[in-house]
Amino acid sequence: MRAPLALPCDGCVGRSTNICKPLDPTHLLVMLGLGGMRRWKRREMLFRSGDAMSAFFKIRSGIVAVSRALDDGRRQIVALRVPGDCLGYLETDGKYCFEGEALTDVEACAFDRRRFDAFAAEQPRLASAVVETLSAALKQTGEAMLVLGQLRSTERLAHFLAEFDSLYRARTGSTAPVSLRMSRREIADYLGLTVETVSRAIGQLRQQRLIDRHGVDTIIVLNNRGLRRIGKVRSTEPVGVDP
Amino acid sequence: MRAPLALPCDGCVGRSTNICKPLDPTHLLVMLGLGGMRRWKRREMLFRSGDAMSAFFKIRSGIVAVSRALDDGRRQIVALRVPGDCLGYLETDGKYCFEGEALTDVEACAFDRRRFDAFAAEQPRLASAVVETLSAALKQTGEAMLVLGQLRSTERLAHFLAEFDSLYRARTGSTAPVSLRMSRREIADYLGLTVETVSRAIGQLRQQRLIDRHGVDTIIVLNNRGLRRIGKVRSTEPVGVDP
DNA sequence: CGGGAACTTGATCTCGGTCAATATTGGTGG
DNA sequence: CCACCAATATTGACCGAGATCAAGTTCCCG
Repeated sequence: MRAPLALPCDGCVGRSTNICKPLDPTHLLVMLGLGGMRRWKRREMLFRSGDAMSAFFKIRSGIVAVSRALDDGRRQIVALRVPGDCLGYLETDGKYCFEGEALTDVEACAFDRRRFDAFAAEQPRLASAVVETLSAALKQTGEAMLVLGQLRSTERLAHFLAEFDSLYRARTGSTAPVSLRMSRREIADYLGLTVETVSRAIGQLRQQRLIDRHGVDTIIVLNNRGLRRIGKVRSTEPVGVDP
Repeated sequence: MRAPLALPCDGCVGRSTNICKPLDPTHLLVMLGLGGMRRWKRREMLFRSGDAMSAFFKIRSGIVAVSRALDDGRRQIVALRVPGDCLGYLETDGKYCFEGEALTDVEACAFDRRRFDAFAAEQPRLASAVVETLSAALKQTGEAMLVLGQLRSTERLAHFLAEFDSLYRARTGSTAPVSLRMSRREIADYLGLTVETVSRAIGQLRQQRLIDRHGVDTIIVLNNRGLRRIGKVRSTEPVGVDP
Protein backbone atom coordinates (compact mmCIF):
# COMPACT_ATOMS: atom_id res chain seq x y z
CA MET A 1 0.00 0.00 0.00
CA ARG A 2 1.96 2.98 -1.25
CA ALA A 3 1.36 6.67 -1.74
CA PRO A 4 -1.59 7.31 0.52
CA LEU A 5 -0.94 11.02 0.24
CA ALA A 6 -3.93 12.44 -1.57
CA LEU A 7 -3.25 15.79 -3.16
CA PRO A 8 -5.40 18.03 -5.26
CA CYS A 9 -3.80 17.10 -8.55
CA ASP A 10 -5.34 13.65 -8.34
CA GLY A 11 -7.94 12.76 -10.85
CA CYS A 12 -7.61 15.85 -12.95
CA VAL A 13 -6.57 14.41 -16.28
CA GLY A 14 -8.28 16.09 -19.20
CA ARG A 15 -9.85 18.84 -17.19
CA SER A 16 -9.05 22.47 -17.64
CA THR A 17 -8.20 22.96 -13.99
CA ASN A 18 -5.95 21.14 -11.61
CA ILE A 19 -8.29 21.46 -8.71
CA CYS A 20 -10.99 18.90 -8.54
CA LYS A 21 -10.44 16.54 -5.63
CA PRO A 22 -10.62 19.17 -2.94
CA LEU A 23 -10.03 18.94 0.74
CA ASP A 24 -10.74 22.60 1.04
CA PRO A 25 -10.69 24.55 -2.22
CA THR A 26 -9.60 27.81 -0.70
CA HIS A 27 -6.45 26.37 0.71
CA LEU A 28 -5.70 24.30 -2.31
CA LEU A 29 -5.46 27.35 -4.49
CA VAL A 30 -2.75 28.60 -2.21
CA MET A 31 -0.87 25.35 -2.30
CA LEU A 32 -0.92 25.16 -6.02
CA GLY A 33 0.71 28.54 -6.25
CA LEU A 34 3.97 27.18 -7.52
CA GLY A 35 2.69 26.16 -10.89
CA GLY A 36 0.48 23.11 -10.66
CA MET A 37 1.04 20.50 -13.29
CA ARG A 38 4.28 20.38 -15.22
CA ARG A 39 5.78 18.10 -17.85
CA TRP A 40 9.23 16.65 -18.43
CA LYS A 41 10.58 14.62 -21.27
CA ARG A 42 12.46 11.38 -20.88
CA ARG A 43 15.96 11.94 -19.43
CA GLU A 44 15.16 15.42 -18.10
CA MET A 45 15.84 16.19 -14.46
CA LEU A 46 13.00 17.19 -12.19
CA PHE A 47 15.57 18.34 -9.64
CA ARG A 48 19.23 17.94 -8.81
CA SER A 49 21.06 17.31 -5.60
CA GLY A 50 22.25 20.64 -4.27
CA ASP A 51 19.64 22.74 -6.07
CA ALA A 52 17.74 25.10 -3.85
CA MET A 53 14.53 23.32 -2.96
CA SER A 54 11.27 25.06 -3.60
CA ALA A 55 8.80 22.38 -4.58
CA PHE A 56 8.12 18.69 -4.26
CA PHE A 57 6.20 16.67 -6.81
CA LYS A 58 3.38 14.22 -7.10
CA ILE A 59 3.52 12.14 -10.26
CA ARG A 60 0.49 12.02 -12.52
CA SER A 61 2.01 9.88 -15.24
CA GLY A 62 5.40 8.41 -16.04
CA ILE A 63 8.28 7.06 -13.96
CA VAL A 64 10.99 8.97 -12.12
CA ALA A 65 14.28 7.65 -10.73
CA VAL A 66 15.52 9.15 -7.47
CA SER A 67 19.27 8.76 -7.20
CA ARG A 68 22.50 9.77 -5.53
CA ALA A 69 25.81 10.05 -7.37
CA LEU A 70 29.50 9.93 -6.53
CA ASP A 71 32.04 12.32 -8.03
CA ASP A 72 33.66 9.48 -9.95
CA GLY A 73 30.51 8.72 -11.92
CA ARG A 74 29.16 5.84 -9.89
CA ARG A 75 25.57 6.39 -8.94
CA GLN A 76 22.85 4.57 -7.07
CA ILE A 77 19.19 4.80 -7.93
CA VAL A 78 17.53 4.87 -4.55
CA ALA A 79 13.91 4.53 -5.57
CA LEU A 80 11.59 4.45 -8.55
CA ARG A 81 8.53 6.62 -8.34
CA VAL A 82 5.40 5.88 -10.33
CA PRO A 83 2.06 7.66 -10.76
CA GLY A 84 0.56 8.49 -7.40
CA ASP A 85 3.94 8.71 -5.68
CA CYS A 86 5.52 11.85 -4.30
CA LEU A 87 9.17 12.78 -4.60
CA GLY A 88 11.58 15.62 -4.03
CA TYR A 89 10.46 15.99 -0.46
CA LEU A 90 13.78 15.44 1.29
CA GLU A 91 16.09 18.35 1.84
CA THR A 92 19.31 19.26 3.56
CA ASP A 93 19.31 22.85 4.65
CA GLY A 94 17.07 24.03 1.88
CA LYS A 95 18.61 21.91 -0.88
CA TYR A 96 17.49 18.74 -2.54
CA CYS A 97 19.66 15.87 -1.44
CA PHE A 98 18.89 13.48 -4.30
CA GLU A 99 18.52 13.71 -8.05
CA GLY A 100 15.17 13.16 -9.75
CA GLU A 101 15.35 12.02 -13.37
CA ALA A 102 12.46 11.27 -15.70
CA LEU A 103 12.80 7.72 -17.04
CA THR A 104 9.81 8.29 -19.30
CA ASP A 105 7.91 11.40 -20.25
CA VAL A 106 6.45 12.61 -16.99
CA GLU A 107 3.56 14.73 -15.82
CA ALA A 108 3.60 15.82 -12.21
CA CYS A 109 2.14 18.45 -9.96
CA ALA A 110 4.56 20.73 -8.17
CA PHE A 111 3.76 21.86 -4.65
CA ASP A 112 5.43 24.76 -2.95
CA ARG A 113 7.08 23.24 0.04
CA ARG A 114 6.74 26.18 2.40
CA ARG A 115 3.07 26.63 1.70
CA PHE A 116 2.48 22.93 1.93
CA ASP A 117 4.15 22.72 5.32
CA ALA A 118 2.13 25.64 6.61
CA PHE A 119 -1.02 24.04 5.29
CA ALA A 120 -0.19 20.62 6.70
CA ALA A 121 0.44 22.17 10.10
CA GLU A 122 -3.25 22.99 10.29
CA GLN A 123 -4.56 19.84 8.67
CA PRO A 124 -3.91 16.82 10.87
CA ARG A 125 -5.34 14.59 8.16
CA LEU A 126 -2.79 15.77 5.68
CA ALA A 127 0.07 15.59 8.17
CA SER A 128 -0.70 11.99 8.97
CA ALA A 129 -0.89 11.21 5.26
CA VAL A 130 2.64 12.56 4.94
CA VAL A 131 3.70 10.30 7.78
CA GLU A 132 2.09 7.37 5.99
CA THR A 133 3.89 8.17 2.77
CA LEU A 134 7.26 8.50 4.45
CA SER A 135 6.71 5.31 6.43
CA ALA A 136 5.96 3.41 3.23
CA ALA A 137 9.09 4.79 1.60
CA LEU A 138 11.15 3.78 4.60
CA LYS A 139 9.85 0.23 4.47
CA GLN A 140 10.73 0.06 0.81
CA THR A 141 14.27 1.28 1.33
CA GLY A 142 14.74 -1.24 4.12
CA GLU A 143 13.80 -3.98 1.67
CA ALA A 144 16.08 -2.41 -0.94
CA MET A 145 19.01 -2.53 1.48
CA LEU A 146 18.41 -6.23 1.98
CA VAL A 147 18.46 -6.69 -1.78
CA LEU A 148 21.68 -4.71 -2.25
CA GLY A 149 23.47 -6.18 0.72
CA GLN A 150 22.49 -9.84 0.54
CA LEU A 151 21.18 -10.99 -2.83
CA ARG A 152 23.24 -12.16 -5.82
CA SER A 153 22.83 -10.64 -9.23
CA THR A 154 20.06 -12.86 -10.60
CA GLU A 155 18.21 -12.77 -7.30
CA ARG A 156 18.33 -8.99 -7.38
CA LEU A 157 16.95 -8.78 -10.87
CA ALA A 158 14.20 -11.30 -10.11
CA HIS A 159 13.26 -9.35 -7.01
CA PHE A 160 13.11 -6.13 -8.93
CA LEU A 161 11.07 -7.50 -11.81
CA ALA A 162 8.58 -9.21 -9.53
CA GLU A 163 8.06 -6.10 -7.45
CA PHE A 164 7.80 -3.82 -10.43
CA ASP A 165 5.39 -6.14 -12.18
CA SER A 166 3.13 -6.33 -9.14
CA LEU A 167 3.27 -2.61 -8.58
CA TYR A 168 2.49 -1.89 -12.18
CA ARG A 169 -0.46 -4.27 -12.22
CA ALA A 170 -1.78 -2.93 -8.94
CA ARG A 171 -1.60 0.64 -10.17
CA THR A 172 -2.96 0.14 -13.66
CA GLY A 173 -5.12 -2.93 -13.25
CA SER A 174 -3.75 -3.94 -16.62
CA THR A 175 -2.91 -7.45 -17.73
CA ALA A 176 -0.75 -6.24 -20.62
CA PRO A 177 2.97 -6.98 -20.49
CA VAL A 178 4.98 -4.52 -18.46
CA SER A 179 7.09 -2.13 -20.48
CA LEU A 180 9.99 -1.21 -18.26
CA ARG A 181 11.28 1.73 -20.30
CA MET A 182 14.52 1.52 -18.34
CA SER A 183 17.87 1.13 -20.03
CA ARG A 184 20.26 -1.55 -18.86
CA ARG A 185 22.35 1.18 -17.30
CA GLU A 186 19.40 2.39 -15.26
CA ILE A 187 18.56 -1.10 -14.10
CA ALA A 188 22.22 -1.64 -13.25
CA ASP A 189 22.37 1.58 -11.25
CA TYR A 190 19.27 0.55 -9.37
CA LEU A 191 20.54 -2.94 -8.54
CA GLY A 192 24.16 -2.04 -7.86
CA LEU A 193 25.42 -4.12 -10.81
CA THR A 194 27.01 -3.49 -14.21
CA VAL A 195 25.11 -3.45 -17.50
CA GLU A 196 26.82 -6.65 -18.59
CA THR A 197 25.74 -8.49 -15.48
CA VAL A 198 22.18 -7.24 -15.87
CA SER A 199 22.20 -8.47 -19.44
CA ARG A 200 23.40 -11.90 -18.39
CA ALA A 201 20.89 -12.10 -15.56
CA ILE A 202 18.09 -11.32 -17.99
CA GLY A 203 19.39 -14.14 -20.14
CA GLN A 204 19.26 -16.56 -17.23
CA LEU A 205 15.73 -15.70 -16.20
CA ARG A 206 14.68 -16.00 -19.81
CA GLN A 207 16.20 -19.43 -20.07
CA GLN A 208 14.20 -20.43 -17.02
CA ARG A 209 11.05 -19.23 -18.79
CA LEU A 210 10.30 -16.76 -16.01
CA ILE A 211 10.37 -13.77 -18.32
CA ASP A 212 10.43 -12.98 -22.02
CA ARG A 213 11.21 -9.94 -24.12
CA HIS A 214 9.46 -7.98 -26.87
CA GLY A 215 11.92 -5.37 -27.99
CA VAL A 216 14.68 -4.26 -25.66
CA ASP A 217 12.70 -2.42 -23.07
CA THR A 218 9.60 -4.53 -22.78
CA ILE A 219 10.12 -7.40 -20.40
CA ILE A 220 7.21 -9.77 -20.06
CA VAL A 221 6.80 -11.43 -16.71
CA LEU A 222 5.70 -15.00 -17.41
CA ASN A 223 5.85 -16.28 -13.86
CA ASN A 224 5.63 -13.71 -11.13
CA ARG A 225 5.58 -16.32 -8.40
CA GLY A 226 8.72 -17.94 -9.71
CA LEU A 227 10.47 -14.59 -9.76
CA ARG A 228 9.37 -13.95 -6.21
CA ARG A 229 10.78 -17.25 -5.08
CA ILE A 230 14.14 -16.56 -6.67
CA GLY A 231 14.17 -12.93 -5.56
CA LYS A 232 13.33 -13.87 -1.98
CA VAL A 233 10.30 -11.62 -1.94
CA ARG A 234 8.59 -12.30 1.33
CA SER A 235 5.39 -10.41 0.77
CA THR A 236 1.84 -11.42 0.18
CA GLU A 237 1.20 -10.95 -3.53
CA PRO A 238 0.53 -11.72 -6.27
CA VAL A 239 -3.23 -11.88 -6.58
CA GLY A 240 -3.63 -13.99 -9.69
CA VAL A 241 -2.44 -17.55 -10.17
CA ASP A 242 0.23 -18.44 -12.68
CA PRO A 243 2.16 -21.65 -13.43
CA MET B 1 20.62 16.65 12.49
CA ARG B 2 18.90 13.49 13.61
CA ALA B 3 16.13 12.56 15.99
CA PRO B 4 14.34 15.85 16.40
CA LEU B 5 11.39 14.01 17.91
CA ALA B 6 11.19 15.23 21.48
CA LEU B 7 9.32 12.89 23.77
CA PRO B 8 8.63 13.01 27.45
CA CYS B 9 11.26 10.47 28.38
CA ASP B 10 13.97 12.94 27.48
CA GLY B 11 16.09 14.29 30.25
CA CYS B 12 14.61 12.16 32.97
CA VAL B 13 17.65 10.21 34.10
CA GLY B 14 17.87 9.91 37.85
CA ARG B 15 14.44 11.26 38.58
CA SER B 16 11.67 9.24 40.10
CA THR B 17 9.29 9.99 37.30
CA ASN B 18 9.58 9.78 33.55
CA ILE B 19 7.68 12.94 32.97
CA CYS B 20 9.71 16.05 33.19
CA LYS B 21 10.02 17.62 29.75
CA PRO B 22 6.32 18.14 29.23
CA LEU B 23 4.44 19.34 26.24
CA ASP B 24 1.22 18.89 28.09
CA PRO B 25 1.43 16.76 31.23
CA THR B 26 -2.11 15.46 31.09
CA HIS B 27 -1.66 13.93 27.69
CA LEU B 28 1.76 12.62 28.43
CA LEU B 29 0.46 10.45 31.21
CA VAL B 30 -1.81 8.81 28.68
CA MET B 31 0.98 8.26 26.21
CA LEU B 32 3.21 6.69 28.76
CA GLY B 33 0.55 4.14 29.57
CA LEU B 34 2.41 1.27 28.01
CA GLY B 35 5.15 1.10 30.57
CA GLY B 36 7.53 4.01 30.22
CA MET B 37 11.17 3.14 30.50
CA ARG B 38 12.34 -0.40 29.96
CA ARG B 39 15.71 -2.14 29.86
CA TRP B 40 17.23 -4.81 27.67
CA LYS B 41 20.52 -6.61 27.92
CA ARG B 42 22.98 -6.97 25.08
CA ARG B 43 21.70 -9.37 22.41
CA GLU B 44 18.08 -9.16 23.55
CA MET B 45 15.40 -8.30 21.02
CA LEU B 46 13.30 -5.21 21.53
CA PHE B 47 10.91 -6.52 18.87
CA ARG B 48 10.79 -9.04 16.07
CA SER B 49 9.52 -8.87 12.55
CA GLY B 50 6.00 -10.29 12.52
CA ASP B 51 5.28 -9.64 16.19
CA ALA B 52 2.07 -7.78 16.82
CA MET B 53 3.05 -4.15 17.18
CA SER B 54 1.98 -2.31 20.26
CA ALA B 55 4.72 0.14 21.05
CA PHE B 56 7.60 2.01 19.52
CA PHE B 57 10.70 3.08 21.39
CA LYS B 58 12.89 6.04 22.03
CA ILE B 59 16.38 5.13 23.15
CA ARG B 60 17.75 6.62 26.33
CA SER B 61 21.06 4.78 26.35
CA GLY B 62 22.73 2.06 24.32
CA ILE B 63 22.68 1.06 20.67
CA VAL B 64 20.05 -0.92 18.78
CA ALA B 65 20.37 -2.59 15.37
CA VAL B 66 17.31 -2.58 13.13
CA SER B 67 17.47 -5.43 10.67
CA ARG B 68 15.68 -7.66 8.20
CA ALA B 69 16.47 -11.35 7.74
CA LEU B 70 16.09 -13.98 5.05
CA ASP B 71 14.93 -17.52 5.77
CA ASP B 72 18.36 -18.87 4.87
CA GLY B 73 20.11 -16.94 7.62
CA ARG B 74 21.34 -13.97 5.62
CA ARG B 75 20.39 -10.72 7.24
CA GLN B 76 20.87 -7.04 6.63
CA ILE B 77 21.16 -4.47 9.36
CA VAL B 78 19.21 -1.55 8.01
CA ALA B 79 20.07 1.08 10.58
CA LEU B 80 21.82 1.65 13.88
CA ARG B 81 19.90 3.60 16.45
CA VAL B 82 21.62 5.49 19.23
CA PRO B 83 20.39 7.52 22.22
CA GLY B 84 17.81 10.04 21.15
CA ASP B 85 16.66 7.97 18.17
CA CYS B 86 13.28 6.31 17.80
CA LEU B 87 12.69 2.86 16.41
CA GLY B 88 10.02 0.23 15.99
CA TYR B 89 7.72 2.70 14.34
CA LEU B 90 7.19 0.93 11.03
CA GLU B 91 4.47 -1.64 10.71
CA THR B 92 2.76 -3.80 8.13
CA ASP B 93 -0.85 -4.42 9.06
CA GLY B 94 -0.26 -4.23 12.77
CA LYS B 95 3.03 -6.10 12.81
CA TYR B 96 6.61 -4.97 13.10
CA CYS B 97 8.36 -5.34 9.80
CA PHE B 98 11.94 -5.26 11.09
CA GLU B 99 13.86 -6.76 13.98
CA GLY B 100 15.26 -4.60 16.77
CA GLU B 101 18.24 -6.08 18.61
CA ALA B 102 20.16 -4.52 21.47
CA LEU B 103 23.85 -4.31 20.57
CA THR B 104 24.65 -3.06 24.05
CA ASP B 105 22.61 -2.90 27.19
CA VAL B 106 19.77 -0.56 26.36
CA GLU B 107 17.36 1.71 28.14
CA ALA B 108 14.43 3.00 26.15
CA CYS B 109 10.99 4.43 26.66
CA ALA B 110 8.10 2.51 25.14
CA PHE B 111 5.19 4.44 23.69
CA ASP B 112 1.84 2.93 22.93
CA ARG B 113 1.42 3.43 19.24
CA ARG B 114 -2.35 3.85 19.15
CA ARG B 115 -2.34 6.43 21.89
CA PHE B 116 0.59 8.18 20.37
CA ASP B 117 -1.14 8.45 17.01
CA ALA B 118 -4.28 9.79 18.58
CA PHE B 119 -2.23 12.29 20.52
CA ALA B 120 -0.19 13.33 17.49
CA ALA B 121 -3.37 13.88 15.51
CA GLU B 122 -4.18 16.79 17.82
CA GLN B 123 -0.67 18.10 18.22
CA PRO B 124 0.61 19.54 14.95
CA ARG B 125 3.98 20.18 16.60
CA LEU B 126 4.40 16.54 17.42
CA ALA B 127 3.18 15.39 14.02
CA SER B 128 5.71 17.53 12.24
CA ALA B 129 8.43 16.23 14.53
CA VAL B 130 7.51 12.73 13.40
CA VAL B 131 7.80 13.89 9.79
CA GLU B 132 11.23 15.31 10.57
CA THR B 133 12.37 12.08 12.15
CA LEU B 134 11.17 9.96 9.26
CA SER B 135 12.71 12.33 6.74
CA ALA B 136 16.07 12.08 8.46
CA ALA B 137 15.85 8.30 8.48
CA LEU B 138 15.01 8.30 4.79
CA LYS B 139 18.02 10.42 3.95
CA GLN B 140 20.21 8.04 5.90
CA THR B 141 18.90 4.97 4.12
CA GLY B 142 19.44 6.67 0.78
CA GLU B 143 23.07 7.15 1.72
CA ALA B 144 23.24 3.57 2.95
CA MET B 145 21.97 2.30 -0.41
CA LEU B 146 24.77 4.18 -2.13
CA VAL B 147 27.25 2.52 0.20
CA LEU B 148 25.86 -0.98 -0.35
CA GLY B 149 25.42 -0.62 -4.07
CA GLN B 150 28.55 1.24 -5.11
CA LEU B 151 31.39 1.11 -2.58
CA ARG B 152 34.04 -1.61 -2.24
CA SER B 153 34.69 -3.33 1.05
CA THR B 154 37.30 -0.99 2.50
CA GLU B 155 35.38 2.05 1.31
CA ARG B 156 32.29 0.73 3.06
CA LEU B 157 34.08 0.21 6.33
CA ALA B 158 35.75 3.62 6.16
CA HIS B 159 32.40 5.24 5.46
CA PHE B 160 30.80 3.47 8.36
CA LEU B 161 33.55 4.26 10.85
CA ALA B 162 33.72 7.91 9.86
CA GLU B 163 29.96 8.34 10.17
CA PHE B 164 29.73 6.48 13.44
CA ASP B 165 32.65 8.38 14.89
CA SER B 166 31.11 11.71 13.97
CA LEU B 167 27.70 10.70 15.25
CA TYR B 168 29.15 9.47 18.49
CA ARG B 169 31.14 12.63 19.04
CA ALA B 170 28.19 14.82 18.16
CA ARG B 171 25.92 13.01 20.58
CA THR B 172 28.28 12.67 23.49
CA GLY B 173 30.60 15.62 22.99
CA SER B 174 33.32 13.24 24.08
CA THR B 175 36.86 13.11 22.75
CA ALA B 176 37.47 9.61 24.07
CA PRO B 177 37.99 6.81 21.57
CA VAL B 178 34.81 5.30 20.20
CA SER B 179 33.94 1.88 21.53
CA LEU B 180 31.93 0.21 18.81
CA ARG B 181 30.62 -2.71 20.84
CA MET B 182 29.70 -4.43 17.61
CA SER B 183 30.96 -7.87 16.73
CA ARG B 184 32.53 -8.47 13.31
CA ARG B 185 29.37 -10.32 12.34
CA GLU B 186 27.25 -7.30 13.17
CA ILE B 187 29.51 -4.98 11.22
CA ALA B 188 29.47 -7.45 8.34
CA ASP B 189 25.67 -7.65 8.37
CA TYR B 190 25.49 -3.89 8.34
CA LEU B 191 27.92 -3.48 5.44
CA GLY B 192 26.78 -6.46 3.38
CA LEU B 193 30.14 -8.22 3.75
CA THR B 194 31.53 -11.30 5.51
CA VAL B 195 33.32 -11.28 8.84
CA GLU B 196 36.60 -12.21 7.16
CA THR B 197 36.38 -9.29 4.77
CA VAL B 198 35.58 -6.90 7.61
CA SER B 199 38.58 -8.20 9.48
CA ARG B 200 40.84 -7.65 6.48
CA ALA B 201 39.43 -4.19 5.84
CA ILE B 202 40.15 -3.24 9.44
CA GLY B 203 43.69 -4.45 8.87
CA GLN B 204 44.07 -2.26 5.81
CA LEU B 205 42.80 0.88 7.47
CA ARG B 206 45.06 0.18 10.40
CA GLN B 207 48.05 -0.16 8.12
CA GLN B 208 47.18 3.23 6.66
CA ARG B 209 47.18 4.65 10.19
CA LEU B 210 43.59 5.80 9.86
CA ILE B 211 42.38 3.75 12.81
CA ASP B 212 43.79 1.74 15.68
CA ARG B 213 42.41 -0.81 18.10
CA HIS B 214 42.34 -1.25 21.88
CA GLY B 215 40.77 -4.63 22.49
CA VAL B 216 38.50 -6.14 19.88
CA ASP B 217 35.55 -3.84 20.06
CA THR B 218 37.18 -0.50 20.60
CA ILE B 219 38.26 1.04 17.35
CA ILE B 220 40.04 4.34 17.61
CA VAL B 221 39.56 6.75 14.78
CA LEU B 222 42.91 8.43 14.21
CA ASN B 223 41.99 10.34 11.07
CA ASN B 224 38.34 11.01 10.52
CA ARG B 225 38.97 13.12 7.45
CA GLY B 226 41.05 10.39 5.85
CA LEU B 227 38.30 7.89 6.47
CA ARG B 228 35.77 10.24 4.93
CA ARG B 229 37.88 10.63 1.84
CA ILE B 230 38.18 6.88 1.38
CA GLY B 231 34.55 6.24 2.30
CA LYS B 232 33.32 8.90 -0.14
CA VAL B 233 31.44 10.73 2.58
CA ARG B 234 30.16 13.88 0.97
CA SER B 235 28.90 15.66 4.04
CA THR B 236 30.05 18.68 5.96
CA GLU B 237 31.76 17.37 9.06
CA PRO B 238 33.94 16.92 10.98
CA VAL B 239 34.28 19.97 13.16
CA GLY B 240 37.79 19.53 14.48
CA VAL B 241 40.98 19.46 12.45
CA ASP B 242 43.15 16.39 12.24
CA PRO B 243 46.21 15.49 10.12
C1' DC C 1 19.06 2.61 -45.51
C1' DG C 2 22.98 4.17 -42.71
C1' DG C 3 25.14 5.29 -38.56
C1' DG C 4 25.49 5.55 -33.73
C1' DA C 5 23.92 4.14 -29.36
C1' DA C 6 22.46 0.43 -26.66
C1' DC C 7 22.67 -4.35 -25.93
C1' DT C 8 24.74 -8.99 -25.93
C1' DT C 9 28.36 -12.18 -25.69
C1' DG C 10 32.96 -13.86 -24.80
C1' DA C 11 37.62 -13.80 -22.43
C1' DT C 12 40.02 -12.57 -18.59
C1' DC C 13 40.88 -10.54 -14.07
C1' DT C 14 39.90 -9.28 -9.37
C1' DC C 15 37.62 -8.62 -5.22
C1' DG C 16 35.44 -10.68 -1.92
C1' DG C 17 33.41 -15.19 -0.48
C1' DT C 18 34.38 -19.81 1.24
C1' DC C 19 36.84 -23.11 3.75
C1' DA C 20 40.21 -24.20 7.06
C1' DA C 21 43.69 -23.52 10.44
C1' DT C 22 45.31 -20.80 14.23
C1' DA C 23 45.18 -17.07 17.59
C1' DT C 24 42.69 -13.99 20.85
C1' DT C 25 39.61 -13.00 24.10
C1' DG C 26 36.38 -12.61 27.44
C1' DG C 27 33.35 -15.05 30.46
C1' DT C 28 32.99 -18.59 34.06
C1' DG C 29 33.92 -21.31 37.81
C1' DG C 30 37.30 -23.03 40.86
C1' DC D 1 42.65 -13.91 40.89
C1' DC D 2 43.73 -17.17 37.71
C1' DA D 3 43.09 -20.92 34.46
C1' DC D 4 40.38 -22.86 31.19
C1' DC D 5 37.29 -23.06 27.37
C1' DA D 6 34.01 -21.75 24.11
C1' DA D 7 33.15 -17.96 21.24
C1' DT D 8 35.11 -14.64 18.33
C1' DA D 9 38.66 -12.83 15.47
C1' DT D 10 42.59 -13.21 12.37
C1' DT D 11 45.13 -15.16 8.70
C1' DG D 12 46.03 -17.98 4.68
C1' DA D 13 44.82 -20.65 0.48
C1' DC D 14 41.69 -21.19 -2.91
C1' DC D 15 37.49 -20.37 -5.61
C1' DG D 16 33.87 -18.13 -8.02
C1' DA D 17 30.54 -14.36 -8.97
C1' DG D 18 30.68 -10.39 -10.98
C1' DA D 19 33.65 -6.55 -12.94
C1' DT D 20 36.37 -5.22 -16.70
C1' DC D 21 37.85 -5.23 -21.32
C1' DA D 22 36.85 -6.20 -26.03
C1' DA D 23 34.26 -7.56 -29.98
C1' DG D 24 30.24 -8.30 -32.31
C1' DT D 25 25.05 -7.55 -32.88
C1' DT D 26 20.64 -5.37 -32.64
C1' DC D 27 17.89 -1.68 -32.54
C1' DC D 28 16.42 2.87 -33.16
C1' DC D 29 16.02 7.23 -35.32
C1' DG D 30 17.10 10.26 -38.64
